[in-house]
Amino acid sequence: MPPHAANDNKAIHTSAMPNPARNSLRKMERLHGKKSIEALFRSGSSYTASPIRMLYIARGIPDAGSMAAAFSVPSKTFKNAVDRNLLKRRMREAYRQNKTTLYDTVRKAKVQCTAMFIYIAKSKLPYSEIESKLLVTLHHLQKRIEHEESADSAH
RNA sequence: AUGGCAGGUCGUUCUAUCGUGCCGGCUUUAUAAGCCGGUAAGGAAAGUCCGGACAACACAGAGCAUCCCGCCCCCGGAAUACGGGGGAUACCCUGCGGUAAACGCAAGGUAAUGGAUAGUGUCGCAGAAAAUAACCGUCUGCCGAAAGGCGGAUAAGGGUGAAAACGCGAGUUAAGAGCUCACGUUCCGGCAGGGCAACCUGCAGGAAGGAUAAACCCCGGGAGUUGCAAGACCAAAUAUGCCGUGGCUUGAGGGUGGCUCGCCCGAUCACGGUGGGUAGGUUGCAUCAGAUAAAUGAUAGGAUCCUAUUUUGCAGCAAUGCAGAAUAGCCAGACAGAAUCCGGCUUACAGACCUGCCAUUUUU
RNA sequence: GGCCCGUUCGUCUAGGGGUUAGGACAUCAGGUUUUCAUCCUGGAAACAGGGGUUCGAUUCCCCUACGGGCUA
Repeated sequence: MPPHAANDNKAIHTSAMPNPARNSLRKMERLHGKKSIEALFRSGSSYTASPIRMLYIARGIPDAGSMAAAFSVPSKTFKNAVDRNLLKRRMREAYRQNKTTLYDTVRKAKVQCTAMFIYIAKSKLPYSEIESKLLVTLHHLQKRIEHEESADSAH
């Protein structure tokens, strides 16, 4: 019996925000559906940190905040499906390991946030480099959400 | 033993921590969360080159067109696909036979291997001529003193070409020629024999015909069309709207995606103008994978394999080989990720192992 | 995912068994002009890769690579 399993039952869950104590990345935390992704491409803001470009939309909602993310690698630069899968898995893992603080701010600000991470480099990079650059984009997103929240509260 | 070629088989693994999809069970506030258990990508999952299952249209019918295939037998297979084994035929190469040539025999290799006497087309350049052959040459008639000119016959020789009108010898002849004959070659139909068959052998007779069908074509065989984005269900929306012209059971139009017929539905019609709405999900989708912006992973450490370097021991004059250890090698380091499923083909591939053949070296 | 089509000078294209692989724009050289542009003359420059059929392949057949289209 692992020791961490004992305190899990006490945590409060919402449907959109699973247990934040665990660094899991469930199916419902992933962005899916043609409409929402098309909306992201049409009217999303973008931020680029060398190998990763982030598209995001943050919209305030009255209920508790929600977060959904998607990961993409263009097939034009990586012809083989194996390479695309590898890079998507690395990005997803980096997001999974470092999402906790972002989730806290989202829940506090009560925004519905969707984000997509696109790998734009031409060569395969190791996990550590992808993780550090993905962290930069996450910090940016976090700052933007906090800024919107303070602007809303000032009103 | 080493190297090369061909074919075949295989194509990592363990531990810890944190995680993912699906299925089952339990608990709670029960399509959610947590826990437990099970399960989870290849030999090509790839290319989409074939075939089948399955689905819709008549449980898919006829004709034309179009497309594909093409030696025989046996085994596997749903199969006229494909694979394996054996054989037939043609060609290539080596050796032997043949004075030489055509050709025959033996070993090996290759073949999308029905038909070129059913017809049509094409065969550039060169060459006289590329399929009703006369440039030089040979023989010969007439004219002429001669040089030569105008004719005729002739496919033996020359040169050109990828290919030149069956091969070779003899006879005949003015000169020659399958014109005739011997030995051969190929083809045609007939008879006899052998073989399950493709086909082979023999006999007598006839013929001598260039190549090309992955040119049109003819013969034989096969294919109905479209494809899981098929199709089914739920939800949402609903306008068969309005105006003009034509049509309305004596059949417009559609199903029907090459055309005609047939079959089915049958006024939900056609053309022009005008003007709105919807387009989300489930299933199809599993028999020990069943995802859907698409799960099967990340990090850390180890083992084994391989490569390189260093080093120790043994063998050897040496080159070097064998055995062991250490270190290093952008993640076991190659090709590569299920998408309805199955069978075949093709292509990509680090390394290991097995089988066969060839070459070299050493020992007996 | 499925079904199709294409690849020819630097670019856009013609050619569908025997060609000196043609044309336009671009480019280079020369001429015209005081100079530049225009114009004239000339040159260089290509059949995606591999195999097969054929005497001969850019063309016909097969495989591979790359590019593009249609399909709810």
